[in-house]
Amino acid sequence: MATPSDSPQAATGLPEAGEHLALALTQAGMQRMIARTLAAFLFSDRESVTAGELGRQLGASAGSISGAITMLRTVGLIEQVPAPSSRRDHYRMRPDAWATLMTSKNAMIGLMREIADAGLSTVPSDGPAAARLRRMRDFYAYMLAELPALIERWYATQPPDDQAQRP
Amino acid sequence: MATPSDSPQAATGLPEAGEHLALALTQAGMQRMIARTLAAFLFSDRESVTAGELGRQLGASAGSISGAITMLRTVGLIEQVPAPSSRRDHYRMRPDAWATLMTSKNAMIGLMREIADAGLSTVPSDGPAAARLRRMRDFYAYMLAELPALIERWYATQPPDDQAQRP
DNA sequence: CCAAATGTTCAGAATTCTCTGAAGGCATGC
DNA sequence: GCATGCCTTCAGAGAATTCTGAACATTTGG
Repeated sequence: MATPSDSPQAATGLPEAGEHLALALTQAGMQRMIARTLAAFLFSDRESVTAGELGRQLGASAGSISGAITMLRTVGLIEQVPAPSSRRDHYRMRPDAWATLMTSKNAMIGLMREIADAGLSTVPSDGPAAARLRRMRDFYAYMLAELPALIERWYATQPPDDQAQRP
Repeated sequence: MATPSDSPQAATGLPEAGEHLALALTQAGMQRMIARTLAAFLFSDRESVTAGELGRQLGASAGSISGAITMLRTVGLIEQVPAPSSRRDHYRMRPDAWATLMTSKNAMIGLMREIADAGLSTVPSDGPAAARLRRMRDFYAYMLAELPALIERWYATQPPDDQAQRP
């Protein structure tokens, strides 16, 4: 591992763990710059950051940052925070960002169950395809029922104070 | 919805639900042809299929199919089934493919927890970044502990007979 | 009311990834 | 022992996506 600088947070980029995170999220299907932007939010030493700061830190154009912020806001991973004394818009990671990310996979699970159901009505009900589709449907139905409850239990273990709001 | 053919399984492709599934998996980060191949396995009316059949059905080159089969086998979604009377290799979806797919997300969860831990040792432990990282670490630690148990409970509800083997 | 700075949009360039097609390896059957 | 057929590998073409840079809209402070 060649580390060009001893500083954990190099001036022109993300800390190493941040790049790792971005890489992992990218391989999971997230766009590269969006993943890096999210990592920048996570590792920032401030409560909130501006688009300009992000662009400078990540070495990306204003356009990229704008698109990334729009996307992250749409899926509920970051939020705008009031900043009366500044002209620029300030954003921060939502405290429940990771739970939100997990919940979004829940939509995928529902879709899988629907696809299995749809497929079942198009194949002979006593063939091998039907058997596979029933197994698939049952599994995702189970997950669809259990996962939200699991996340709910997580919320229950968290202190319900200040900034822990649910989507 | 324009359905070019009444037949649920057009001669030159996947049933509609199959293409939906492939699209969903693709948007979730899976390669296009791998997703289509998996869908072909799911919707096949046979117990097992060969690479040649898949290539003909999907209109893809032998090279693509070979790569897709290698990948799907590596991650444990399909398996080779003995076919003594045939020269070609026969494959089928593993019965626990969907649970395996979910479990693979478990590895991702473990990685996220590790990244949070690694990040924690590089930021001031009383700053905002540390607070965010601790929250992230705790969430993924929770998920890492609970998700395998959830899937285990799924296996327990399944009839343990014939072809239900765990990875 | 004007001016300056910030955020947004969009067309185009460049990178990246995916698929194909042909050549090579390997096992099987004659 | 040889020939046949299937699967695999790999370089290159093609396509899709992503990032940039400049022009535009918007908002705030003087």
